[in-house]
Amino acid sequence: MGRPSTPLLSPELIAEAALGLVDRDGEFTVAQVAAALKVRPSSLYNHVAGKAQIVEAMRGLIFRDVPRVPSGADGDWVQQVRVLLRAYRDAFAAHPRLVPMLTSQTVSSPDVMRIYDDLARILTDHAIPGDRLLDVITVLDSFVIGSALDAVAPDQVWDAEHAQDPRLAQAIRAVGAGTRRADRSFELGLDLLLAGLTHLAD
Amino acid sequence: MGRPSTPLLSPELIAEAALGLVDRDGEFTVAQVAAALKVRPSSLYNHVAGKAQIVEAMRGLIFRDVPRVPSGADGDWVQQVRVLLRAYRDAFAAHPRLVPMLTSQTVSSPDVMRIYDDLARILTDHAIPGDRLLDVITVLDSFVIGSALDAVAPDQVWDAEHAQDPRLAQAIRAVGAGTRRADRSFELGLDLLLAGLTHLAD
DNA sequence: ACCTGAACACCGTTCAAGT
DNA sequence: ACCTGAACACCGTTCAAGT
Repeated sequence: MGRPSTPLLSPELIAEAALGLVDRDGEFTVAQVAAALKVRPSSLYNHVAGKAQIVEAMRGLIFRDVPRVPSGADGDWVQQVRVLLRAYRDAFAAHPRLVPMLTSQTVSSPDVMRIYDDLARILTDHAIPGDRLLDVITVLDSFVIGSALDAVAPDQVWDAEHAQDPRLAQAIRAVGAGTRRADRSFELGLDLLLAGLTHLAD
Repeated sequence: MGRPSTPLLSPELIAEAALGLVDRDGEFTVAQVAAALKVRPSSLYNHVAGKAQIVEAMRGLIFRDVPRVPSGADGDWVQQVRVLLRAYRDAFAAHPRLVPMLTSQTVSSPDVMRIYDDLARILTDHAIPGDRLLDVITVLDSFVIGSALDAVAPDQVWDAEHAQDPRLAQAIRAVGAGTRRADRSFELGLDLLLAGLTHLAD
């Protein structure tokens, strides 16, 4: 065949096709991505260096549309942090099956750094001493990522059968469906952490 | 050859061999585990159903030695929760490269349930209303798992070069080495969450 | 510059054969 | 019951050939 007059592929197209597969199947192979794009597997290597780079491109994709928080944003700083962390977490939640794939590698994607930049600005401008800044960001980041992972598990995170404590078994049975339960826990954790932060800021 | 008079393998031996590889390389293949045990790959399938089950056996391994918190334990309930969560987190931290492998599947391992059982007992006995129990456990669990993942990244979690905000770049450069930084953040998050919980318990 | 086809080394898993 | 060897379908990746 030889090369087409206009390229059939691009890193973005490849990432989008892979993300479609992950959303549907929870996994992807290079061959599946190629098939989805009506192309041979080896063609992808003209645009990405390998499978790991496709995962990184997916990371960029899901954080691309997380809105920035402008310097003169509405609300007090606690509310600004809350809005930012919700948006960060929603980006994960929109593609739950992708989340486990994003946990193995270090974050250096510019799309993620943008989020930390905004968070750092709000925190230092309003409350948090500089020598605590990165610790606070790490705490918030850990909680968001942990919550995103938690949201992956479908309806029953834990198996009531295996709980010895009857009150735990009862609580597991009583809990609502997956997404709403995860949302509720996320908001509770946010409340606890932000309340603590205002204390730290005094 | 045929079968040996006494079995060469067991699920525990297989999990231990695999854990050794994960600790050293960050990954493992069935063939590598077999080689470490001086056995052919197909032999493993007499003891475990597949690779996923080896991962589950490793989960059991690292949580096996997390101590229970007895009913009449020392200290107030906040201190008891603190000790329990530290032990839970240390179990992850002892095998950081394993952590990403444990995030893809639902938790139903009895070894993990034991930890939740103790947590549930302490929380309900002392403070937390039953209808909030599972949300609180989920928040704490999310934070511990997120923190464990954070600890995997070697020295620099984030790349100072990509930070736009100069104060964030500064904070990234100023931060200490990997493990101590992760420890400090974990303790800070624990403080924030537990302070919030005492408030919730009132 | 970019798609292709063939080839490579490796992967997890199955199963009949052997003791 | 349990180890083996051969076989299977599939995996990610490389690279010379073609336009």
